[in-house]
Amino acid sequence: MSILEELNWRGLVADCTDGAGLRKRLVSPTVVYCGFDPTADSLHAGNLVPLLALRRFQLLGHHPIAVAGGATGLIGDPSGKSQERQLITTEALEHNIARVRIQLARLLDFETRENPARLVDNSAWTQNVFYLDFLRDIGKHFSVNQMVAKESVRARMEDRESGISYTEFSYMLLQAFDFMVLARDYQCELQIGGSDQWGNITAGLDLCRRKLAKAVFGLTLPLLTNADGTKFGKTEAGAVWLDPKRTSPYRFYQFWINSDDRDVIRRLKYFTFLSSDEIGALEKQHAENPGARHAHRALAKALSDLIHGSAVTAEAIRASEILFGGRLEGIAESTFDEIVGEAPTKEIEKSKLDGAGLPLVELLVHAGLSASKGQARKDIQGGGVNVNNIREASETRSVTSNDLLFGKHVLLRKGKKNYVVVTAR
RNA sequence: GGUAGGUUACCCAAGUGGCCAACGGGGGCAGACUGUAAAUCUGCUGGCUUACGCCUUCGAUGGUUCGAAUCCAUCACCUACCA
Repeated sequence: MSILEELNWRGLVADCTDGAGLRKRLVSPTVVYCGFDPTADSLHAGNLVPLLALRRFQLLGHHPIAVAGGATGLIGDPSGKSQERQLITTEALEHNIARVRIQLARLLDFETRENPARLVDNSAWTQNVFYLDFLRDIGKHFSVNQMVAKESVRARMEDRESGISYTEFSYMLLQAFDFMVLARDYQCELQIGGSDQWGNITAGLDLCRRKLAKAVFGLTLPLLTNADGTKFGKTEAGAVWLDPKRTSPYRFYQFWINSDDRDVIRRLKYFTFLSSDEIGALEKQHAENPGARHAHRALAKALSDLIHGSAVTAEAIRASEILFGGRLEGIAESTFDEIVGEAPTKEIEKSKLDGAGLPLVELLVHAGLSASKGQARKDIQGGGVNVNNIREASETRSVTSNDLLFGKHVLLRKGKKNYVVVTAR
C-alpha cells in the first residue's frame, strides 16, 4: 500500500498540492518533513497526528525529518492563535528542544539503515543569517498583499484588541525559509502539517520554486475535533501530555478510554497503526455492543503502549480495573499498591488522623477534589463523595486512622472518575 | 476632539434606592438512568459556618442616604455616530 492510500483510508489527508504530481513522486522514497514548535518541554496529544504521520511515512520507506523549531519557536506561529504570544527565553527553548528530542526518538526510528529519521533544529541555518541578507534574499520573494490575505493574519489584523506584531507577521517567512533550506540541502520534497499550516506550507512551496526552481509538495492533515465540539486533547486538568511527569500514564490511558463513542473509530484510524481489517473488526464490535467498549480499550492500549511502553500500560490498565471495579473489600495490598502513584496522590501527616481525625471536608479540599469546604459539603450532600469506594452521606464525617487501608492510604473519589489516593506519612 | 451609550459572577445577560449573593441562558460540578457513553431528568454553582448567621462582590475612587449594583462626582477602559 502506498503512503497516500494509507493516509487516505485513515482520513488523514485534509488537502495537498498537486495531487497527481505528488502521487507520482511518492512511488519512490521521498524526504518528508514536519516542524514542531518547542513551546513546552513536552509534546502533547495534539502533536501526535503529524508526528505519527511522519512515522507512517517512515514505515513505508520514506525519509522523515522532524524539525525542532529552535528559530521559529523564538518567534511564535500566529496560526490558530487569537492573541499575541509571550516570547520564551532562549534557555527555556533549548531545554524544551532537548526534552522533545527524547520523545521524538521513541516514535521515529533513528537507527534503521535504510531510511533513518533525522532531527534537525532550524536555528542551525537561521541563527547566522543577517537581517539585511534575509530581507534581500527571502523577503523580496514575498508579497505583503498575499501575506495579509492569509486567514490567521487577517483575523488578527481585524481584531482591534489584540492585533499582530511584526514579529509574528514574519513567521511565515521563516517557515518558508526552512522548507527551502531543507529542499536545497536535504533533498526534502514534501512538508506535512496540520491544516492550519496550509498558508505557511504553500509559502514555502512558492519560495522553493522561485529560489531553487524546484517543485516541492505540501500535504495537510485534518485538525482533530471532538464530536461534542470541544477542543481535542484537553481535559479539565489541561492538555494531555506525553511526558509522564505532566500527565500520568493512568490519566493518559483514561483520556483515550473516555473518547466519545462517535470519535473512537476515527481516533483509531488517526492514532494507531492497526490495519484496516483490525479497525473494521473493532468498528463492527462497537456497533453491535457499544457498552463493551472494545474499541475504546484497543485505542487506549495502543496509544499507551506506543508512548509509555507495554509494562507501564499494563499497570495503568490494572489501576483502572481496580478503581472502576467496585468495592475494595478484600483487596490485596500488593494490588492496591498498583494504583498508588498511578492515580493522583496526595500526602498527609499521619498525626492529623489520630484521635478524632480530620474532617472529611478538609481532606477533600486538601486532596484538591473540592475547591472549598463549602463546596466539599455540597459535594457530599449531592452524594458525590466516596471514601474507599463507599459513598459517604455525612458531611460531618471525620477521617481517622481507622479508615486507612493497610495503615497507609485513603481512597477518595468525587463523582465517577475523580480519584485521589491520600497517603499518610 | 465632540456627542450618545456601556462596564454585573467562568462566559453571555437581567436588575435603575431596601424584598439582591443578585432573574435567565450557556458552561462547569454532582445525582438518577447507563457503559467510566450519548440523550434526558434533578440539584448545586462567591467565601466562612452543623446551623442561626456573618463577611466579601455588580470597572476604580470618593460622596449622598438610615440603607447603593441602582443616585451624584472624578478617573480608567470599551462601543457607536460625528469631526
